[in-house]
Amino acid sequence: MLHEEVVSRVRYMLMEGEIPPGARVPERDLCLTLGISRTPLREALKVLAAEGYVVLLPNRGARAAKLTQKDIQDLFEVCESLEAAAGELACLRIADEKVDQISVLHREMVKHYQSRDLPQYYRCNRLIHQAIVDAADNAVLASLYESVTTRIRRARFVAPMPPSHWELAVHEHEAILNALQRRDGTGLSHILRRHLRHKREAVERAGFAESSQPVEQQAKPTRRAAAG
Amino acid sequence: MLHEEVVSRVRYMLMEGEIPPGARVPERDLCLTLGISRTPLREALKVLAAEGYVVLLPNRGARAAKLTQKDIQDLFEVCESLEAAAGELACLRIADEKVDQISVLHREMVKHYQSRDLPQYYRCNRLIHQAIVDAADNAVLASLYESVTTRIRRARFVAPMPPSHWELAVHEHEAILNALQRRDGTGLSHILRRHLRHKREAVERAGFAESSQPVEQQAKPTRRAAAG
DNA sequence: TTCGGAAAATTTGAATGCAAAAATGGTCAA
DNA sequence: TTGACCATTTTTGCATTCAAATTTTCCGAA
Repeated sequence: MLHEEVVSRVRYMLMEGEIPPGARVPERDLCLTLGISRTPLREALKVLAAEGYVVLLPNRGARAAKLTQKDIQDLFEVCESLEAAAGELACLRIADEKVDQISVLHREMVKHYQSRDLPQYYRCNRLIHQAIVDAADNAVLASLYESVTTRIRRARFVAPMPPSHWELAVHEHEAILNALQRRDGTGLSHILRRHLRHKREAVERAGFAESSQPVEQQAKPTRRAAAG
Repeated sequence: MLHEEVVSRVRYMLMEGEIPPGARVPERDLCLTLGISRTPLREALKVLAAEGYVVLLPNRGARAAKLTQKDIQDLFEVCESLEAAAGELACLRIADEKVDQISVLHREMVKHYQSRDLPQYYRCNRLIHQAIVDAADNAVLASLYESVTTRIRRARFVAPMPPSHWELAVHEHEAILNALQRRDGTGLSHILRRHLRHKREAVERAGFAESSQPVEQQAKPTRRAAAG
């Protein structure tokens, strides 16, 4: 019970950048912070290593995994295939009520777009994509999708969405909903692919801008200047 | 170092059915068998749980995950998408030498088919599919593919391959190699999908035959052999 | 000063110990 | 005979402990 909690909390810390990519994950400090002993923390770190959030160096502890541009590219490529697959399967299996629910979410999202409420827009956006994946009714797919999108989200670029891209995204979502209503699996998968590719292009533009100031916090020679 | 070793060994035991699906994984016994203490074993079990090989019940230990027919279906569906994606990406990125290597593997595989050497045929088969995934040059994709195929392999049905299916598989592999040589990503992904769907149908037929004798061995002590 | 090396301190990996929860077994009553 | 209840045993989850490896610090020599 505790161990699951620890995995969630540390994963969250990694996601939020509280532990920056490349930084060491000091067992002792985290134990104090979380108020637990090393055993459950170490178990959690092993799990997070299996999930790809940290890398374990033998006898040298854990480091928060770094997300290179290539890593992000890889994640997006896989995410694209997973979403496309979800779209196809969803069209085979989704119930009318579920489509209606997504339709409601869609209209809500458009409203947030019109009022330029980005956080709420993102919320609906995620719920829609998640609903499509859920409608695919495939636990493995859902699990991998969760893992991949979470890792992508970790590379959170706070770049504002360009208006033209936002408008395009909304248009694509119209097409997504339409294909879903028509149960056009092939069409839906194509739209989802294009949609994600556009998002990826936007993220990559933001990412390149961001990468000018690397957050290297790993092997810095911290010379304590006679502090005691 | 020890912990990695333990993960591998226990995963192997689960793969091989030494610990049958649904059976309890007794910490103490495994510690004695492996000659280690509970700490590294427990860490390994957490990792295997994250990988989907075991399920952890709070205060009730670990059980080897059961593979239902639905689980296998889910795994095959995802595997299909991953292979298709790998095929598309591989055609974009693969070097000529790599294609030649796969071509060599292919011819070797055909020879094993002609001499009806099933184990060697399977070996080449796997190497070819693995080579295509590697050629996609996507670490995330490779990792997920590894995970999914390993889990599928766990549901090993020792059913002999029907000659007609075997012949079809070889023909499909001709087409796979051909598409790869032509760098026809779309074509390759379609062939890979069809190829895997055929395999899945074969496995499902074998699976249904097998499922007549349920392998429920969960609340029983794991008595091996004594096959006289 | 700067470099090299050895001792001290910190940190990691694994074993053991301890309290709590669950499984087991046995007794008694209906 | 069956079923319920309680004590015993086993197992699990986490904390603590111990040895080994690594990092840091200190000191002397070039």
